Amino acid sequence: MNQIKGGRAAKLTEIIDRDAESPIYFQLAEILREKILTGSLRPGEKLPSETDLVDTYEVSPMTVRRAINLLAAQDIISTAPGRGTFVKEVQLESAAFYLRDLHDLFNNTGATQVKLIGARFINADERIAAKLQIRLGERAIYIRRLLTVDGRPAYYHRGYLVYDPTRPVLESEFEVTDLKGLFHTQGNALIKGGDLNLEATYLTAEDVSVLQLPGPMPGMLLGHLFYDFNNQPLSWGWFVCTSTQLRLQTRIGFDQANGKRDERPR
Amino acid sequence: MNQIKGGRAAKLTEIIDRDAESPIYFQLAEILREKILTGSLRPGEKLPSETDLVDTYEVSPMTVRRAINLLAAQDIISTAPGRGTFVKEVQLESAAFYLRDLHDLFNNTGATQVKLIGARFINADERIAAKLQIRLGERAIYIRRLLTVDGRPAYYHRGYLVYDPTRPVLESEFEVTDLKGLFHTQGNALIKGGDLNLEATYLTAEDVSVLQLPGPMPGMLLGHLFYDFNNQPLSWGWFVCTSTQLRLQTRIGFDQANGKRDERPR
DNA sequence: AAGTGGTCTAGACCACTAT
DNA sequence: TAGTGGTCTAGACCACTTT
Repeated sequence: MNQIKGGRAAKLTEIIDRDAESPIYFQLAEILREKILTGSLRPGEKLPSETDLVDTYEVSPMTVRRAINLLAAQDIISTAPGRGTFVKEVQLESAAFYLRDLHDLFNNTGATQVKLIGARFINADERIAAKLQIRLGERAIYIRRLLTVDGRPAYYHRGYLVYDPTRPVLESEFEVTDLKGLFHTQGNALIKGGDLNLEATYLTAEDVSVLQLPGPMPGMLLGHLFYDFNNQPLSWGWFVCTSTQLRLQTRIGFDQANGKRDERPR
Repeated sequence: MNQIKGGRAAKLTEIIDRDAESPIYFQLAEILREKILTGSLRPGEKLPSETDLVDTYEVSPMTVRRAINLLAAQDIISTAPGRGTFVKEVQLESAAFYLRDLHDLFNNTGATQVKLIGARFINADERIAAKLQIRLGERAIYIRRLLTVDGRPAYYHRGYLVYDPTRPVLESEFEVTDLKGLFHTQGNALIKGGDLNLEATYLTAEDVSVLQLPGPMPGMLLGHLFYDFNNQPLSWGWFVCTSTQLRLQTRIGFDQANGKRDERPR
């Protein structure tokens, strides 16, 4: 199984091509990943030491370091100073569900539209005032949108916006009729960050009506609360949809498609 | 609220301490992050060039590079060859929900237990045979577990295991009565990877009964399908729970707590 | 032409671990 | 003591973008 004993060991893929487009550190990382996902290097086993790799592939220590860091960033190996580098075991808790997948789903079908259902001033009740950190009864904007895919209602979005006449940026909220605007968080640079939460829920009668569903059913709720750079709330809202519209998928472990060029996210 | 306007502009934190425990690249990254999350560097704005940073902080280019890469890995800046490095705008689609948070929830309260409800041989029906890639009618193991938190039923886990007498490892499945065993994917190194999916669902009558719920309600379903290094299915199963038991939360944007020591995941 | 980020070298010193 | 990973230097060359 291991080609070390097989004489003439050198695989073609194990040779660093210095004229290749992909950087050396990436080539080395791919070589090591290949050994791992073919089972040639099993979880728990120790990788060759960095000095070994320097000698074997005739690259500088820093380059080996980058390759190691790249695999470590992808959570498929772990380093232990003084002991060595080891292949990690697959861990269920390392799973992450990416909202990006949902976004890609949108963009792949260009037939997605955002319709403004309504927007009006409201006076903040206790719940809204608490969330937006404004005074009770203060003005806020209640905005409702419907996202349709291929003409069919798919996602219902409701939210409350802080009303601040001195800050006209949020006015552009009303003009958001494309997905890019929505997903780029209103397309402005005012937002410092936001808290998101995801949970299962009953769809309300309103949800069912707006989404044109045959009857009540369980659904997913994606809530969001955005802050500005003074850590003051800007908006609070949520998307609701049927469970078939928001089915998050991900993969853990060693995957052929895991190879990325850099430590950076996609 | 913000100490920027408080005069005495020179921050102590902006000086590289070469005797500090934290590495220089990390200190530099923290300095830049601080400028970003205080709003001193706004989304869309350009960071100082790498040569500028080299001169300003008197470190080598590779060290500046590491700091830049670290922030880029955290998705708060983006690099454009030939143009510069820029602060990113907050993007909703960059959100990720981590199962680790759920795992941590378990571990924080040590009062979590795994009870084996039942395990028996079954003959694979069409659905199971397809998922586990075995022949129709072939033997498989059906296993059910209940995870309790503080003595109260919280998560109901069902799954089918491929039965292979030559591979006794899966026998240890039956002995898994602690969470670590469950979350370390049966604690063995046989698993190459797995596909996970998360969706909202109705809880079945069985779910309601096992979880001792007052009546039917929506819930979350976390499905998993694990493969071995030959890409053959090992097990297929799912966790179900009420929506209150699985409420995934995350944060996007610039966050004080985002500072990590390395490009590697936690 | 000047500036930018991307890659790479060939060493060095350190803290830590195992023997 | 020898081996390991972690950090850092002071340059170099390249492809690319902007002026």
